[in-house]
Amino acid sequence: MALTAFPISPAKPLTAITTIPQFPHNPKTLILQQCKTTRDLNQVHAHLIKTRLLLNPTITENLLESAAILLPNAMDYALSIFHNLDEPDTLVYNIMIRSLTYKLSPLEAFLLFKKMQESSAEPDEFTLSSILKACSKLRALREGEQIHAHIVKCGFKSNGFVENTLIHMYATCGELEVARRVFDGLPERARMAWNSMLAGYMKNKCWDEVVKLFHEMLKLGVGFDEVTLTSVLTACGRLANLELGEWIGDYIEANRLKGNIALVTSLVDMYAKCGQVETARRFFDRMDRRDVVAWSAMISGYSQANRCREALDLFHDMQKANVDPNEVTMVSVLYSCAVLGALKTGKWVEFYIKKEKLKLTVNLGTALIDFYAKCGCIDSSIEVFNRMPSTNVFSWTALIQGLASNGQGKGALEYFQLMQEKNIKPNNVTFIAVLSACSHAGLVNEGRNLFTSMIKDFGIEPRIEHYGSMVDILGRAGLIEEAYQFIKNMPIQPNAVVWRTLLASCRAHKNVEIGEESLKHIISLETPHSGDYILLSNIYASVDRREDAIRVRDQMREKGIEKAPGCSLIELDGVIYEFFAEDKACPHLEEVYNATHDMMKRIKEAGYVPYTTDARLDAEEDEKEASVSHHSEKLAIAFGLIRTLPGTTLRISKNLRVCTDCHNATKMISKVFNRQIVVRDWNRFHHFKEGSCSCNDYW
DNA sequence: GTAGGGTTAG
Repeated sequence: MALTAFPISPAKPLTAITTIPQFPHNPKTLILQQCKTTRDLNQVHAHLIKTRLLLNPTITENLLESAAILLPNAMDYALSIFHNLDEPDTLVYNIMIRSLTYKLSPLEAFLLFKKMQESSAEPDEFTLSSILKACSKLRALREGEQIHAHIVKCGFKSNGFVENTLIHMYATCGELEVARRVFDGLPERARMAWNSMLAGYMKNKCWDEVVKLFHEMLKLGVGFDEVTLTSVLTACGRLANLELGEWIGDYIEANRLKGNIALVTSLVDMYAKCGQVETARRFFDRMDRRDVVAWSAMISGYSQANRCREALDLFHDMQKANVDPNEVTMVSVLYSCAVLGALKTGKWVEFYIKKEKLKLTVNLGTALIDFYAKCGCIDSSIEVFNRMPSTNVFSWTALIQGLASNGQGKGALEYFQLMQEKNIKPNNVTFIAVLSACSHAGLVNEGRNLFTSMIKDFGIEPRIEHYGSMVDILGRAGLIEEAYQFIKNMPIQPNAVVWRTLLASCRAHKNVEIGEESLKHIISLETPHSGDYILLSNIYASVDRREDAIRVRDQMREKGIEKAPGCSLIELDGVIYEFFAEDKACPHLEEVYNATHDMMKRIKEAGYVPYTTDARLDAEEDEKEASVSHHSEKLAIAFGLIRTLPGTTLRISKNLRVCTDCHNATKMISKVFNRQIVVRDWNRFHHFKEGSCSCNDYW
C-alpha cells in the first residue's frame, strides 16, 4: 500500500500525543482513544508519515477507522486518506462502506461497493451486511435482491448478521412476506432475528403481527430483551392493548429496566395511546433522563388525548429543560395550536423551524398547512404548501380541506384538479374534503358529479361521511326533499350525524315535517345532543309555532339534557382567553361587559337589529335582547376590540355554530369598527370584513 | 469491526 502525505501545516508544533514513547507498540489504542478531534487526528497522521509507520497497513486501517467511524465530522478526511490508497483491501472497503452508509450517503456507499466488485478485494460478511443496510436506506429492492443472490451463491447465509440485515432490507422495502420467508428459513433463529422481524412488522405498521410474534416467542421460550419489549409496547399502544402493555410495564418495574430511555418512552407512549395519560405522565416524570423523543412522545400523548393546553405547557417545560425540539415534536405542537386556534404560538413555531433550519418534511409541512387553515390564515397554508420540497396525498388533502372550510370552495376544486394532474391519487379523505368544499360553496351539481366519479372512476366505496356530505350539499341548497330521499336510499344504515345534518338544513329552510322526523331518527340512534332539540325548537319558532318550540325545550329539560354552554376563545399576545355565554366569572368581568355594552350600542346606531327568535322563549323581549348580546362570541369580540390596536384582525374560535344574531352583529362590527374578524365555528370559518362574511350567509 | 428498539400529519 503506497501512501501520500496528507497536507498538514508545517508550522504547527507536534502535541504531546505524538511523542508518547510507546506509540509504535500500541498504535491502535493510542489513536482510537486519544483522537477527539480532526486536529488530533491530523497530528497523529503527520507523525505516522514522519516515522514511516503509515507503511503498516494495520495502522492505516486504524487511522481510517478513526476518521470515518469514530470522529463525528471527519468523513472528508477519511475519504482523502482512502483516495490515496493504491489497492484498498476488504477491510478498508468495509470501513468506508459502513461509514458512508451511516454518515454521508447510502448511495455513495453503493457506488463504492460497485467499485469494490471491480477490484481484487472480495466482499465478506461485513461488506454484505453493510451494503444491505445501504439498500434498505435507499429502498433499493432490486439491488438488495442481487446481493441476496450473491449471498446464497457464496454461502454467507449462515451468518447471523447477514441474515438480519436481509430480513431488515426486505421489510424496509415493503416485502414483508419475503422477509418472513427468510426468517422462517433460518436454521437457527437467534433473538436478534426475532427482533429484526418485529422491527419489520413495525415499519409496515402490522401491529397485530408484532403481538402475535411476541406470543410465539414466549411460547417457544426463545426469551426476549429490552429491544423486543420496546417494539411490542409500541404495538400495544397502536392496538390499545392495555393488558399486554401493563404486563410489560410490570416486567420493566420488576426487572429494573427503567434506565432504558427508549423502553420507558415506548411505555409512556403506550399508556398515552391507551387513554391513560396520567399514568403516562407519571412514568415520564420519573425518568431520570429525557431526550427529544421522550418529550415528543409525552407532548403527542397530550395532544392525542385532546389536552392541547397541557401539550403546549409541556412544550414550554421542554424548552426550559433545554432540550431542542425536532420535526416530530413540532408536528404535535402545531396540531395543538391548530385545535386551540393559537395563532401566535404556531407562528413562532414556523419562525423557529426556519431559524433552526428544521427540515420541512411532509409531516411537518402538512401540520403547518393544517394549523394555518384552522386559524383562518389560508394564504399562509398555500404559501407553506408551495415551499414544501415534497408533498403527498396528506398534504394535498389538508390544503383542499383548508380551502373548503375557509370558504374557498372553487379554489379547493382547482387544487383537486391540479393534484390529479400531478398524478397524486386522491383517497377517501380527499373526497370528504372536496365534497365539503362543494357544500360550503353551494356547488350542488359539482358535488353530485364528484360523488358519482369517486365510485366509478376512483373505485372508492363511499363511507358514512361521504353520504353525510352529500346530505349537507343537498340540504344547504334547500333541496330538503331530495336529501331526505337520498338518506332513505342509502345502502348503509344512516347514523345520527347524517340525520343531524338534515335537521340543520331543515332549520335553515324552515321545514317542520322533515325536521321532526330527523329528530325522531336521531333519538332512536343515540342520546341526542342539546343542539338537536334546540334546532327543532328554533324551526318551530321560525314559523311562529311558539307553543311547540317551548314544548321541545321542556322535553329536553325533562330528559335532563342541558344546553351546552357557548364558549369562545380569543388569543391575545399569546395568551388564550376563554368566554362563556352570560359569563359571570370571566377574566376582567366589568371591563368585558362595559365593552360589550358600548359595542352593541354603536352597531345599533348603525342599523343592527337584534334577532331574538332563537333566544330563550320564556323571556320578555328586552331580556331576550340582553341574553343574545351576552353570547360568548360577542364578549370575546368586545374584549378583543379594547385590547388590540385599531385595524388588528380579531380571531375567535368557538365550540358551537355561529347563531344568526351573532352573525348579523359581527358583520356590522366589522364595518363600524373597521376590523377584519375571523370566527372559527365547529366546522367552518367566517371571515368578516366591511360588513359582509365570506360564507355569503350560507352556513 | 457489524444490529435491532421509542415520538409525527389529512
